[in-house]
Amino acid sequence: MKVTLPDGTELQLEEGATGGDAALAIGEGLARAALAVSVNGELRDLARPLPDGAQLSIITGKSPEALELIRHDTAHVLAAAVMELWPGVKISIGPAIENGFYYDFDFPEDAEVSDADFERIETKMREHVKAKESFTRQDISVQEAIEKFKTENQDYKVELIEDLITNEGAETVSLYTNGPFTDLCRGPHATDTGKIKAFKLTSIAGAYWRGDAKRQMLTRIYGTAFLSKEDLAEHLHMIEEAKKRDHRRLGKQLDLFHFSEISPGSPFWHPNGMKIWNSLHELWTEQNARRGYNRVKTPILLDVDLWKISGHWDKYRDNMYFTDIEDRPMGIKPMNCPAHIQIYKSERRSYRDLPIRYSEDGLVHRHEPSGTLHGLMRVRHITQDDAHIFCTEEQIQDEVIQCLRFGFYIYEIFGFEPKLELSTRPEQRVGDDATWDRAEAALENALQAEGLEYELNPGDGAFYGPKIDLHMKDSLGRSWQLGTVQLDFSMPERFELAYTGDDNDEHRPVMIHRALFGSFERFIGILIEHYGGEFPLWLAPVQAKIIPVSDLFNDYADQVAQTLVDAGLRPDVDARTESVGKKIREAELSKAPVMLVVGAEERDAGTVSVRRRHNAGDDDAKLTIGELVDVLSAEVAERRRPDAG
RNA sequence: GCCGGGAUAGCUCAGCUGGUAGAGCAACCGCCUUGUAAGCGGUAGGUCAGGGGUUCGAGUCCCCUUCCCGGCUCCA
Repeated sequence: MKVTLPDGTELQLEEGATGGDAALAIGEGLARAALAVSVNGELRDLARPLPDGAQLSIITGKSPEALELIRHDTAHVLAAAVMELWPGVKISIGPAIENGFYYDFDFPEDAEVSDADFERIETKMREHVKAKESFTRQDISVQEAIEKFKTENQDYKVELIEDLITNEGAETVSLYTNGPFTDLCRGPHATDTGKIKAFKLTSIAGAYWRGDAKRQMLTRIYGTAFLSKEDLAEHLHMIEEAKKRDHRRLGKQLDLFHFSEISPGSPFWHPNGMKIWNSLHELWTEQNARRGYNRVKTPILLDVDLWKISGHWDKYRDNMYFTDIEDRPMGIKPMNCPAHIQIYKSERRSYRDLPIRYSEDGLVHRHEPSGTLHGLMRVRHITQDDAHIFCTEEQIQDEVIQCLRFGFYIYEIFGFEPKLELSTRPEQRVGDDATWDRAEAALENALQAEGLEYELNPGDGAFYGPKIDLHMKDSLGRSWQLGTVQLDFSMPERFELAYTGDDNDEHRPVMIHRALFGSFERFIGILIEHYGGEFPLWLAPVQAKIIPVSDLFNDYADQVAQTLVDAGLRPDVDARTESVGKKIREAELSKAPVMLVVGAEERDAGTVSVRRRHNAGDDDAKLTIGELVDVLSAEVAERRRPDAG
């Protein structure tokens, strides 16, 4: 038989030859380094016989697939160790994931497992790795497999196999054995556990079986594995570095905001944080005005009757706060839409008025479950850069496209490259299926018209309509939704919105809900991590730290500061009786983008000595105060990115 | 909300198997008048998250509550 290698050469092999045989035929070194083999683009074990005429490539440690393979191997070794340490433990699934792997276990009732057990689990795992136990594959009938796992009391495995039968019509399944441990597994695996060169258990957490909150909570153990100890060390170091960018840590360090038990999930914004907020708010005001949005402001407390009409009472009540005002039940708004609808409804509308675009930096409150709160990323007190567009059905696509372009304009300022998701109808929803069909198609059309790549996220839409979401990752790789464009045929129906068409008949408008930052809170959280606290000049809370070399020059420093303030800039004078070295150090630690050193020389010449963040002082530019104002003002005005020089 | 882990001075953290709390930085007071990443000396600062229990004795052990951290579910 013959197989073809990646470079196009053909390799002649004996009938029934395996991937391992092929690797050996190419070279002994390759055979030693081989972990698995790619057959017609599908990863397989080295030990499996090759089909004639296959496109073959040998997977080694250098291949991009190698890490995934090794991590999956390590997950099996973890399961093997856990089963030895806790007899009677039930196993479920253990895949490789980005940056590592996990395995989910159902421990016996009385077992208390925590990260304190990692050491002994790892020790056990190391024994298996050292023993270089081979992974052997066995294909058996589904009946046999069910029988086997039933006798072993492995209910989760039985359920998995039963699902394979119903969903895929499976007749056989594969089992993999490493040492004492046999698992239901598609594979592939490396030849033996000795290929795992470095691993570490990283955390332990609860995880629902099948991701279903109504089902059993399992214990998930996370770990990571690499092909060398150096790679592992580097990975761990990178995580440490990423933690330094955590917005919760930087928020404290840079004195931007704090959280308190007094009001969980609600930031207290400090003066420094508020300066970032205000700069962002200015961008919001400016661009919304420029793009045909009219700013409005609506109440936070609204009669419960309104929430009954909108559907929030039925579908969103658990996330809302309620109160009684003089025996009248009121709800605190979790969204601004019903309030904006009141403005639309305050007078008769004509087709000539549409589209009507209202924007509001709307403060909403949502009862987010306690376990989900996460710094600024997930709060209960949310300030959305909200907008609602009322338009005709014909205007939908154009309006959605305008929203997306607006979003990309904003994200470009920060150098963000968001991931797009199209979320479709959820189980909990209002509106009939035909309406949902139209709404989903409209969004899809807009995305395709703009040639944008997106991921489909079925069932994740809002209860009133499908949506396009813009996602960004935080410093530790967690993805957060920022912007959103949501289509809504339902609210207009429920509130009986109307406009008079050119036919003099009443028509129903369509609503588009959109936010681009998403919320000021989350957006600033992402910004802090994105910049690692080193904000570009236009966002920096303190733009220029003025450092008099001794307190003899405090007056001149104040004079410089006043000139900058008059020009709309944000300086701060460090007038303490401290050494220049100390003041520079602290200015650097505060991540101020500009430091201005002033002494006798500068005072006499009417200049400042300009040090940029991270730049040693030797090549400081000497600028007159006027020049300084021009330079800084220009940089702020164009919202220059730090990487733009 | 669920599973696991945490909470010690303003901040970052130490405090072994129970014997009554400590460092650095910050703050305050002096001296130094300082030229590009920490000048020197001193002083003060804690209901060890809150509540209950075990014990002669609890920061340390047990229980409850709150909040935080890591995940899961859910979400901007």
